[in-house]
Formats: sequence, C-alpha cells, structure tokens
Amino acid sequence: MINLTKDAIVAINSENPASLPAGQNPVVQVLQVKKATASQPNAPDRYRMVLSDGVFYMQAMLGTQLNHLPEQEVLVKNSVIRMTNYAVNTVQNRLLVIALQVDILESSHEKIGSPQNYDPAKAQVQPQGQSHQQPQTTDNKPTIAPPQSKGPSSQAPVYPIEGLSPYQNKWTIKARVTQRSDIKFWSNQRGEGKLFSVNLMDETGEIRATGFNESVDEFYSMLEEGKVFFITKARVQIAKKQFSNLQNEYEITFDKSTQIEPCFDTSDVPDVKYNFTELQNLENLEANSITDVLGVVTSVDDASQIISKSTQKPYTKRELQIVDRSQQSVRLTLWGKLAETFDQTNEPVIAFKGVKVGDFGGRSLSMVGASTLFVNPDIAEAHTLRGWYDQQGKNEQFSTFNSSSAAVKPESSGAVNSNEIKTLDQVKQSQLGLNDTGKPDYWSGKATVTYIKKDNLTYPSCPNDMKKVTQDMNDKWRCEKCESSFDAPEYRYIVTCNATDHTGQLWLSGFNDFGLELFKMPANDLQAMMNNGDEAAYEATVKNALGSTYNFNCRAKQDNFNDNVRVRHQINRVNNINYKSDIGRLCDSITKLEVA
DNA sequence: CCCCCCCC
Repeated sequence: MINLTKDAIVAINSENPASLPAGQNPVVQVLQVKKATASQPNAPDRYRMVLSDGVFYMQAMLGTQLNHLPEQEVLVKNSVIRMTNYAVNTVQNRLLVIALQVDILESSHEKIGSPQNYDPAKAQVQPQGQSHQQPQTTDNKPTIAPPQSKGPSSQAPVYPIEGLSPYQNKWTIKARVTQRSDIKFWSNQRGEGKLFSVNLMDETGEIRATGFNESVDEFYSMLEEGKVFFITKARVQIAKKQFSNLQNEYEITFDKSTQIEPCFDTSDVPDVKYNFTELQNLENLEANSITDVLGVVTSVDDASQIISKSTQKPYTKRELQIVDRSQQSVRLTLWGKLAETFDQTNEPVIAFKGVKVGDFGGRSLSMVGASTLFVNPDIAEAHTLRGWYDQQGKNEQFSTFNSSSAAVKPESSGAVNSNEIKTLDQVKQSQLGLNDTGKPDYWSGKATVTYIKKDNLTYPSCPNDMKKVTQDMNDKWRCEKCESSFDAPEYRYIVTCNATDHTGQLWLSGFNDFGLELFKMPANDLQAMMNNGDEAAYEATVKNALGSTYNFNCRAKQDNFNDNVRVRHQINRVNNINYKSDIGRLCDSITKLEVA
C-alpha cells in the first residue's frame, strides 16, 4: 500500500518547501496527464498534470526531458510518483509545479482519497517562485542554501537551468560560463547592432544566452569564461535549434531588466562536461552531427585564407591532425581568430567540445560557433591519453579516413603520420603488399615524380559511373555498365609514373585526383590538346609536372602477371609537403642516426 | 534584433 506524502501540496505551495515531513521528496498521485496545446508551431510537446497528495490537488507540468514517460505510457493517469527534483513557479497568477525528475512508484493505482483543488488565496500563499531540489541519494538533506548576496540572488530562488521555460518568469540561475563569443557587429535591412552570446551551465543542463547592444556594454567584460554568476530577469525563448547545438529547447536573451552578479561559491557548478567519441568511431556518426573528441595534436598546418563560395568573404583556417588510442587520425579545422592565434607545438592533448563532423576525406572535424577547445585539460581521460602517447602511441601507425571507403572499410585506410614516412627502399625491402592474406599494405613516402608515361594518360569515361566508354558506329560513346550512350565522354586520368627519392625509385599508378593535382587541369583539357593536334602543349604540360614532390599515401597490393607475383603501388592520396613539419621530421631522423 | 561557420 503506497502512502502519499502528507500535506505535500500545501508544502510545495508554501514558502518553505523544506517544511515537507522529514524533508522528503514528495510522493504524489498523478490524477491527470495530458499533452498541452503547443504555444508555437515548433515548440516541443509539453505535458500538463494534476498532482494530488490525497487531500489537495494542483496543476503541474512535466519537464520536457521527461516527455518519454507519458509517451511510452510509463507515466499515466493515476500513477504514483516521487518527485526527486522539481520547481514551483507562478504562471498567470497561478502556482505551477514543474516536475524535473521523478521516480515512478506505481504506474497505475486506484485514486487515493477525495482531493480538493488547492486554493492558494485561502491558504495565504504568496504567488512567488520557489525552487526545491534534493539529491536523490539522501532524503534528509536541506534544500539549496539560500543565496547570501544581494542583487539577483535575492530576487528569486536559485533555479535549475533544466527547469527554465517561457512558462515561468521568476527565476535566478546560478551558472558557469562555459563559452563566450566575440562581440559581433551586424548590419542588415532591419538595422544594425552588436551582440555576444555565452553558454551557461549548471548541474542540470546548459543554455545559451545572448545580449544585444546595451547588454554587450553592460555584461560582456564581466561574463568571463569559467566564472560563475547569478543571473535573473532575462527572457526565456524557444531556441532556434538549427542555430544551436546545446541540449536545451530554450535560450535566454538579456534585456534592460536583466541583473547579473558574480558568484564565488562555485563548488556545485560543474565545469564543461565532455562526451567524447573515439576518433575511430567518428565513422559511425552522421555527417554534420556534433560531438566531443579528445586527441593528441600530431601536426599543425600553417594558417591559410579561403574565400567562402556563398558569401565571397575571406576566412582564415588552420588544420590540425589529431590522433587517439583508437589508432585513428583525423583532420580538424580551426577558423578565424583561433586559426590565426593557435600556437601549440608540443603535441598537446586537446579536448574539443561541440565540433562538427564532416565527411570530407571520409571523416573530418571542424570547429563551429559553439565549439570550444581546451589545451591539456586536467581530466582523467587526457592524462591517460598523454601517458599512452608518450610511451607508445607516438611510435605507432594511425589510420586515416579516406573518402572512398573509410566509412565502411576501416582496414583500407593507411598511414600518413609523418613519423611513418618510409623511404622507397624501405617499401621494397619490407616487401609491402606481399603476404599470404592477399590484403593490401599501406605506406606513406615522400618522393618526386621523375617520369610520367605519356601514352594512355587519360581514358574516356562514363559520366555516370566513371567506367570506360567506347565509340560506337554512330559516333556515340557507349557505356556497357550502365547501358547508356553519350555525345561526348568525360576524360579521366590514369597516371603511371615513376617516383624517386634518395634511396631508389618505384612505379606508382594514380587516378583522376592525382592527375588533377599533377597537371592542374581536367583530363578533358589535356585530351583536347591531343585531339586538336597540339602535341607541343600536351608535351609541355606533362613535362611541367615532372619534379613535383609529394607525400604519397599508397596502397601496395600483389597481383599475378604471367605467373609472376608482383606488387602494384596505387596512389590513394597525395599531400603537398608541409616544409615546416617535414624539416622537423628530418631533424628527428638525424637525431636517431646520431644515437645509433 | 544574430543565425555565416566557410575551403579542399
């Protein structure tokens, strides 16, 4: 037999929630649970409830994070629940409970008692906000300590971020600034102004807050990253999810009445929380999703300028290579001021929060608006990674994602860790590609193109599937694979070349991407020179490509040719030499020679 | 009231 908490409704409505018997989390019966009419088209569903202690009942709402309970019919009419975390606020002069965390004690139970509507006027309850939060582990802890300072903290009780919504307007949050943007100036048809935003976090959740114009002057310098503040009297609005990757349906806008003051008792306000994805598992995430990663930065490119195709604006970018214990390496792009000022040369461990997963080159990462990075964070995972990398990771091979097959075949990726650059002689001596399994080996090497086979450098291909097409009797180009005909083929490169380094030479074959890099023009253009009889231009283009030096990323695979086993080296990708990091690599190998 | 997050 379940007992409802005696006088729970009176206590909840009183100014002193701790007056609950023995400070317990109230056990109440849900007399009704119904989906509320949406206030806005894209607003999340909200569930209204009527809660009873057997004597009185009152209106309540369910925190949206608990929507799954009624949706999965775990919480239904007449369920008995224990509210382990809830908030009370005034909406249109009526008191409303928002259940933030509940235990379902009984899913369905007969109605207990004959409760009456609780009338706050009769009970002389002041219609003012209340907050009540108790750790789930103990039933006897007092409620949140009353704020000591004047100003915002005395305006309204401290309220969990998770419980904020447009339905209540009297609250104070106690939150840590986990990220602060630059001040941004905008100008459009509707006017101009400046703004900034911060990410705020407490034990229960995160929310983004934005300040415009005067609020920038008033609050920007104060809201330093990492510090904790009491914030009150700001607007809570539906978040535009397409622009936010924080886990909150709402966001805050500071306005003229907003009050913010620093808080020095910060022990209960968490730092940034991470939910790291191992780099190898990035292939399981969808492109454009947002995640956190932790990696050792093994190389840092120079900053460079790109022009956005859509806005024609220039942006500074800088690419890093990061690795982790999943033996995976991935490229990560920094933008703007961060790209310009990033200066980390000692292979730091960096925690990235809220980076965007892209599918360029298989998988890539990019910092976006709400992303943050933390160099050498003092968290357990970072220390573990540091130890592993220094002791063994730095000598290991890392897989890279690659555009054709990384997402489905991790074994097909290869090493491009600059530590793993092999000489061509090493490639031959270690007989890469020759093994019993028939599986390819992957290698990276720095070499110079010294010879290119001039005949059959291009082939006419099908625009649909890149397969070779042949000219039929009607001068149409026919693809046997997709059974279509075309007026003209799309020429693609198929390059056979000789690559040389200081230890020897090797035949390599590469395809269209390599040809584009090598000749700086589409295969159609090169073929046109041939077709137009401009053999000199053709020759000059090929000759001009000789002497190109790259870091080659190759696949070595054996095949049988006239009963002879031989190894073919196919170019997966070439990278231009980053001279700064290449010199570092050469210096390292000189040091190793000296030691030996 | 911004809301672009880029490029290979």
